[in-house]
Amino acid sequence: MPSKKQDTLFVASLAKGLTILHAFGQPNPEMSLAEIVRVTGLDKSACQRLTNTLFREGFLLKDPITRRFRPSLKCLEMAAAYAWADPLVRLMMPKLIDLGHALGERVNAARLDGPDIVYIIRIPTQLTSFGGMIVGRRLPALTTSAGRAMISRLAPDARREAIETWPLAANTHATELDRGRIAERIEEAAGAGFAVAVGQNIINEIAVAAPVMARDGTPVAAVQCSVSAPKWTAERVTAELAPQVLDVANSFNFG
Amino acid sequence: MPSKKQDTLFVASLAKGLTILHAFGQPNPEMSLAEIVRVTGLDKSACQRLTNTLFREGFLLKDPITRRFRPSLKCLEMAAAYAWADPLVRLMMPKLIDLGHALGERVNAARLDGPDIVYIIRIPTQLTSFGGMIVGRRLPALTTSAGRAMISRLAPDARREAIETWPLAANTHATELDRGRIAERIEEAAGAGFAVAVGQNIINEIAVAAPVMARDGTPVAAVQCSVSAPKWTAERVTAELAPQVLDVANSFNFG
DNA sequence: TGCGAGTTTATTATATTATGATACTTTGCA
DNA sequence: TGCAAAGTATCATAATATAATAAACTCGCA
Repeated sequence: MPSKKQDTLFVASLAKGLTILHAFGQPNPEMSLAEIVRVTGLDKSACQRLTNTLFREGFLLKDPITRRFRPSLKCLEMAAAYAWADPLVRLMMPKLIDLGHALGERVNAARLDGPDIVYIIRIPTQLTSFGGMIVGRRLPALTTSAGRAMISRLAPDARREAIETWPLAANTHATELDRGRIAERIEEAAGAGFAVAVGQNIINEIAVAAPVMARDGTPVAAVQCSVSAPKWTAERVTAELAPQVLDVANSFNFG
Repeated sequence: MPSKKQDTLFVASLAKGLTILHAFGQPNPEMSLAEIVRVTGLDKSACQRLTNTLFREGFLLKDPITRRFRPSLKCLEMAAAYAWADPLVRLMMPKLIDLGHALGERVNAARLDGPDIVYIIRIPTQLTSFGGMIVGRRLPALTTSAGRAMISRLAPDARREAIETWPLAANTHATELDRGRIAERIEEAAGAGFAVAVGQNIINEIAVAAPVMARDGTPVAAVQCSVSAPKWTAERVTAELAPQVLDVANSFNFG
């Protein structure tokens, strides 16, 4: 985010303030003023003013002793705002709850947003890791079953571009970072209708995902199910879980 | 939010932009420019510029044909940022999942934020209404079991002030709007250690909630369980559900 | 206990930036 | 077809945010 195009309809202060808000998250759940300056690359004085404004407006909390900031409940409220506005959340939620109970395993829904996926629904089980319970989590699409399931249904050129240019990040020692290999996996998914990924984001996790298609042939979301490796194998997942995940994904007609 | 105090450390544009973002939600999941002007009371040109900025930064989506705006996945991401930063979410999540499975009913956790509560965890069941599944939902504390459970543990003067001044809003024909009556309910909760509310926010809903206390004696959250009225009665809820909810709430030591 | 690096707060003059009135264009409805 | 309402664009003006500087803290370590 270097210098923004000079446009009279663009309010730079707002953009910077949002940059600060958006800097909070996975690697930086809470930050001091100095850290915010480092992470965002913004001017120190600007951070001071913007941070103060975010605090006064109740979007950031400030620990009175450590002086560190963290997102407030007002930020969490934006999740509710999103949920009310996205018709897919409403549509998918009941069936995913059913699926979660039927399978007894963690079930999720994700949407594609640029080169990554964002989880919009999560039905956890007792054995879910904390990161696996969080709605709004963003992961690179190429290294997730949900992402691959959706990419496999993109138009050929869009698919190629995704495979060749979208970012990769290793979350696990087993994360596949070879684009050729990923291309194969996506081909498999295109053929089978669902994607299976082993240990890409959480160790010992096996995930199956199937795309939810809009009437115009675009993938709009994915239904995904995660299980643990010692208990399951990729083969059993393919044989037992994939059909049910596929069924649910296909049951939505959206558009 | 009329004219803000003239402070050199306050960036008005950012505050206005946040006002716009925050205007989205339950009654207005998506809005046109004109609606935003109406709802926020901001100047039309300002809305135009700020909205454009929010759009360009990816916090708002714009339907190309209806020209209406709605919150994007980037907004949902802020919810994830909150979850990473709030230690209570991490602490409570596993036990609430267990409790939800054990009871077979919908279980929630809420925090107090000013005069209302915000749900931070929701474990739904098949029969949950959509509003009952949404994390980040905000409701007036006085008309919820979770709110009453927490208020019942406030210091006497804070409790009195809450009962007398915090806002009330009818969500149901049965919502109690009489502050005297609410004071009684909170007294009961103070004695029993948990609060039971019938049909306050959803028709035919019975809710039990118990406060989670910090070591310093402050209520920091509430564990809550909702069930449906024809299937349950307030008496059975008190006898069968309340003890388990209380147990879980008491099992957290925080602070 | 006291020194000093590293942070957080406070203060200013300056010009960049947001402002809001106005006019123009499109849309949707009768 | 035409009108009203909504969205888009433009622009001079002054208010507003800027970033440099200085003051007041913290906290670790000797």
